[in-house]
Amino acid sequence: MTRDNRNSTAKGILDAASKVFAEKGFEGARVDEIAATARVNKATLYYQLGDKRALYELMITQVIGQMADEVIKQTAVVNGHSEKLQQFIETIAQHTGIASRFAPIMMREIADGGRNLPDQALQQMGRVLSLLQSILEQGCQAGEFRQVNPLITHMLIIGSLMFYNTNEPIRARMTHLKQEGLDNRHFISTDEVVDHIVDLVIASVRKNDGEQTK
Amino acid sequence: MTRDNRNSTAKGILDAASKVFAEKGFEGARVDEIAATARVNKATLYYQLGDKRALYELMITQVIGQMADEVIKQTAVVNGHSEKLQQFIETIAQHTGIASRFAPIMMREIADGGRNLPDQALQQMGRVLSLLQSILEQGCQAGEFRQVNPLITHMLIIGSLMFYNTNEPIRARMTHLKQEGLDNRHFISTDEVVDHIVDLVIASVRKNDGEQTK
Amino acid sequence: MTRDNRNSTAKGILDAASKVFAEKGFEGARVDEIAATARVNKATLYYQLGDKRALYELMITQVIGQMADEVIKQTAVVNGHSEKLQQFIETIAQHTGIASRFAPIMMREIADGGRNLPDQALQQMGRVLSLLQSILEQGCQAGEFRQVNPLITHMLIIGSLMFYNTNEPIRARMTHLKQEGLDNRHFISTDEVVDHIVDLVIASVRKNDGEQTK
Amino acid sequence: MTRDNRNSTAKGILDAASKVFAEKGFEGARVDEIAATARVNKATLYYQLGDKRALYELMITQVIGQMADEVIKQTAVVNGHSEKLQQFIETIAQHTGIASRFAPIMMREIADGGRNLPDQALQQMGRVLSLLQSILEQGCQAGEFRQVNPLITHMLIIGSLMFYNTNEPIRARMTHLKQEGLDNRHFISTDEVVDHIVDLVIASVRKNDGEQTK
DNA sequence: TATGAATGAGTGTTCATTCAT
DNA sequence: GATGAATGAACACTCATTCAT
Repeated sequence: MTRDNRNSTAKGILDAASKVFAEKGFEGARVDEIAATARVNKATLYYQLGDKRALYELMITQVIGQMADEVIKQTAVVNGHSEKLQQFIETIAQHTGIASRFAPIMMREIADGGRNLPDQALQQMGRVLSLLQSILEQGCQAGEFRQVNPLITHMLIIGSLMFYNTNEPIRARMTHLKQEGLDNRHFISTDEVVDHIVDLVIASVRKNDGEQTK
Repeated sequence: MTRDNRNSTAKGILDAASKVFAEKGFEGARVDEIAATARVNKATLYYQLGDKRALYELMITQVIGQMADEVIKQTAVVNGHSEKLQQFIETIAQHTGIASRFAPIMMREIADGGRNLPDQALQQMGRVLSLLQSILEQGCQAGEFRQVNPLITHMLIIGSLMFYNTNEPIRARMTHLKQEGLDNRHFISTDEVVDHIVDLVIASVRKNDGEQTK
Repeated sequence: MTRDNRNSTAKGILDAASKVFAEKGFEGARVDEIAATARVNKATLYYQLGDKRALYELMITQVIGQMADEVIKQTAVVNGHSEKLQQFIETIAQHTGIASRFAPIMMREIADGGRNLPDQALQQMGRVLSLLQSILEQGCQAGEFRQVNPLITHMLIIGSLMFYNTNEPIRARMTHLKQEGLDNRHFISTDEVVDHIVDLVIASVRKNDGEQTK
Repeated sequence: MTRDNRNSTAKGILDAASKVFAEKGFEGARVDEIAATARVNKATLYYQLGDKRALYELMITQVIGQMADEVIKQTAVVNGHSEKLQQFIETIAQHTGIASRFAPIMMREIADGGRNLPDQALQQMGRVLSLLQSILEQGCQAGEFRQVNPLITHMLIIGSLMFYNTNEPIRARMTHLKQEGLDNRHFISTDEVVDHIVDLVIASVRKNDGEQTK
């Protein structure tokens, strides 16, 4: 068991941790379940990565970091301000998709007031925000975008996408709950929602689209 | 202890429960803490409302129901389609405000896939959605609104507002985390955000505001 | 609610108590269940008969006393020493039958070493034992019976009958548990068992039946 | 802690469990007391053997199984049909003796209708019954015994012995309770009772001892 | 006399963490 | 590095009993 193995053991544990924490949250997750999912002994988990809180902090920093990496990488290969913005939104949409672990972890973290969120994880979030900021700034300098608040835009993008994506099981139950006056015809695909949000955000940012946003 | 007292004891427990569940989530909440907050013996809590899960289900149904009541009431006293929509958004904004218990409870519930959400609570959510649906439909029939998907609009409103409002402690920490390339000048008030969202939604729904949304 | 009613309330509670204690034992019985069975408020139960232990002691004294009364009454109306002995056994058999509450209560009490058995209940048991003693003595004086130990005879009678009668559900399960080498053909009725025990005891007590017992 | 230790820990817990369950019954036993008696932490008990019910089931299966083993072993080393029967009774007498844990556990189980008795424990009981059956059958084929019902004989043996043996503390109290007409001279030793039962059973089974039993 | 409400002291069970090997 | 065993500190829940009316 050389350095390589240590890495692979630790990686396996972190992956298991992200899976279980995503499903159950920090309080609901069981160290036993994480160890079992990673197919390692519980004591090994402690030996490799420390206690539950340390494990959680490493995991969340990694999960957010991976998303930041991906968003930065994907927007870099695209030209044009609106195109960059669209790519930004779509990459985030992918990372908040149903199978993703980011969205539920992040939502619980927000609900908790970031109680378990380490500074390192915040920094990773900062990388994404500052990417958006620079996209918006450059679009502004190019005369293509109006001056908008990047934070508010960020919240709108992440909030809507995370909300819609993780919402799915609840929407499914609502469909079965035939309620008077509730029209269930309008249930739509994730792709449509993403398109909708892309349109909405780009529209609210474009210079000549009217004065609907200040 | 008369009939009044029974009600008041149960009410007090439910109020304490919503406070603690909002702060800590279902798994993180301690029955002891709820009882202590309500200043009743733990056994009284069980006597009055049943076990932790039953208590949670009653509480969440009540919290969502209260919001539904309020939104319905507030939109009823307003005339005009856009005005109704604006009132709808603002009332929801109030109920997802920082002091509110609805937002964190709802966000964790969504992250959990609605695992602990009883049908009764879903029905209360349905009332809000069906109100929005009828506002949009009537605006549409009056020729004022375009035909839009009510669910997607609902998600956009609730998602953004809940996200932004509960976000506050994390944003505060980010402010202190002076990161390279991150501009902290743009932090803004909740009211501004609400206005922004109102503008955005109404714009995306109005008939003659361009074709930026399908 | 006069004295009559008090009696009837108390009677109902004692009856419910004997039912529940017979089913669940002292530790397994719940005061709530007794009150519910008696259709009275739990506090009424305490008001009328005292706490769980007092209730149990009253109940067991009554249950044993009723059996003693019945055995004494039934043997009194029969003539002949063997006939009295037979009547004694058969009356006890009736009181240890499946529906009876005496047998399970008594068996648990014995298993407990009589921990919860009050002196008054013991005295009721003494009445039965001393009846058997006098039957045996008179048969002895009449030259019909040999001198036998009354206590041992009593144990034999009560032990076998109680054991066989309360055994039934377990025997039923064994019938379904088809085990190699176990012959289930021989399952027989309670009446036959009672007859068998009557024969056995009377034979072991009769003077001219050989020397098989000392 | 090697494999040996694991076994010894579990053994110690099972032994403590049989002691406490014998004294207090299933409902009356406290998991804390079992753990304390076994000198292990309560969590260790759960780690090794599971919850209270699982522990009880393992314990009772073991206790009955040990008696079955012993009875089978002891009757095997004896020749002659009556001698085997006598040995059978005496071995059971030893296992239902005052210090034994089998008798009170079994009596409560019977009083409970076998509610907590697992099939495996029933199978162990079946082994004893089927041994008696084969002793009786072989004695019958040899022309030494009459055809008798093995089950009824089994009940008679176990019932009387268990009853008499566990009875002791109650008999002791009765001795002190000087009641009119109750003769306390006849209290006798366990050995005498065993002899009495041996005589009685063998007499009732022997071919040419008269027709007192069918 | 009767009762709905309240409660202190348990009671079984879980869980994160550590220890010995 | 890895692991089965062990454990202290909670934790949800129960139950006999009492109180206020």
